[in-house]
Amino acid sequence: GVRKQPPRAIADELVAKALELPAVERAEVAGPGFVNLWLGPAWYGDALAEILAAGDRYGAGSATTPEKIQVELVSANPTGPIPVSAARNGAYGDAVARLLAFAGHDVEREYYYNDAGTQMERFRASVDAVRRGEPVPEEGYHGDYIGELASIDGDPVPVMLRRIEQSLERFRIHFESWALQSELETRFGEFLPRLETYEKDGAVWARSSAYGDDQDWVLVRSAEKGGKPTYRAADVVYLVDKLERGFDRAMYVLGADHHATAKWYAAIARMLGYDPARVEVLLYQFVHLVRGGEATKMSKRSGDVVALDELIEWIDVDAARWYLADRGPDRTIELDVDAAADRSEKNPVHYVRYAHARIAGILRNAGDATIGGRPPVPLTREERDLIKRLSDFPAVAREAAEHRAPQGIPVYAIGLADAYHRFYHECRVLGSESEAFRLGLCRATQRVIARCLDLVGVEAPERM
RNA sequence: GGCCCUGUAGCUCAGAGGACAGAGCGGCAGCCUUCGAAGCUGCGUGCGGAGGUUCGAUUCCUCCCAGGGCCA
Repeated sequence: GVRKQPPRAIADELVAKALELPAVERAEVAGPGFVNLWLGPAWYGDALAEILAAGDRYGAGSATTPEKIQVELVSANPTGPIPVSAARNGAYGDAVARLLAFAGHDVEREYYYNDAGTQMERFRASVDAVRRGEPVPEEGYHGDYIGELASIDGDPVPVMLRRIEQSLERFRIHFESWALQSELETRFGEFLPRLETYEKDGAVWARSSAYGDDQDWVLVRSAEKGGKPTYRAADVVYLVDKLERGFDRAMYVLGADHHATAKWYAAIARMLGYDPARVEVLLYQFVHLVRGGEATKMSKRSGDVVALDELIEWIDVDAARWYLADRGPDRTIELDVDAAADRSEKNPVHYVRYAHARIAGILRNAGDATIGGRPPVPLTREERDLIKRLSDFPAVAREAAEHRAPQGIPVYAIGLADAYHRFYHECRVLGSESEAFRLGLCRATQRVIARCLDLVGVEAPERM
């Protein structure tokens, strides 16, 4: 509510109220109306006990209205190995999916294969050419993988799809389902009457500009151009398919080159009578790999590929997931491959993982000692800082999910690891008077670090 | 020409209207007879520029400059 009183007056009132709480030792008004609270051992003890009681569900379930959400991600054309740009799509989209699931939503991941259209014809033609011993057409695909596919009998597309799935599983992204453009577009005829269209130059256009888009788009090409539906026709079918399959929300994870697509999806949702708020497009900027101070090329067409599989060889899966998720999606990533490949303490992902392993070591040494107990009086500064940091986690996880901004998790995890290492340095755990309390602090920290790492697809090691 | 993204410390980046703007790396100086030193401690005249909204702007709005991208 709004109270038209000076901030300091309200702050004074809050201080008086706060002092009545048993957890509050001291309260003061500062500056223009900030209330500073000094919390006593009781507060810290209760806070830690709550965290421990929550177990690995600590911070979960922040969603006020849980939804059934589909996250469509990666969806790179199956004309070759997954390139690094799609790896960012995966790392970002999967982290968002994990955050949403952790928040309490029912999340499914889907991969949409553009397995129809010109690029796929060129892909098949390239493989066929190699099989016949002929040169690959100028417009075709030239990577080494084309030769490998040529040595396998049958349609190369299913083989390519399987390889992509394997790469993504290695990258710890698991898809519940796959959608094929070739199947969706056969149903376009049913949807055509439901759309507002017109003919121009022999082509069928969607009047998307009347529904908030910046322009109209061709749905079916003119007879001279083959008369076939465009991929935007398949978009229409696919959008309806998603919404009719029972998802409250359909999320598309798309590269920045598709920024016009957000308005297009919203427009066709409106045109078909759906709430456009159910369709959400998450855009991310590109990835520039830097190695030895030089940019690395990423052209899939030329075969000069930096594929996901290669990236994982250079830097491991943990570092790749971390570096592709720890920057805001709106920011272009300048990924220094040499720095990311560094497995020493200089690398923040290993710094955080080390904190987890260090705690695991202590807990191993603790044997079956009691974990969790009354807080010492007074607590050390490091103990208080660590508990405050742990208390931040639910809000951090909730905000990261709400803003579709997974980068908040790595940032927080570094701060938490930091607080733990300081605690470790200052406070002896095993054999100390407050051993049980401090072991509880270790256990809680270990769980939260493990959760943070899991949310961005990084493994938490017991040993390093 | 229209549209999208970005500009914060030497470098890579957090910061989603509130106090003195934070972290990692690099650099310098220290700390291991004790639970994992892949660790800890100390050292920092930085929000591209100009207006505006606000009690208050790195944050929101406008324009300009610079970089990246999409479309035509």
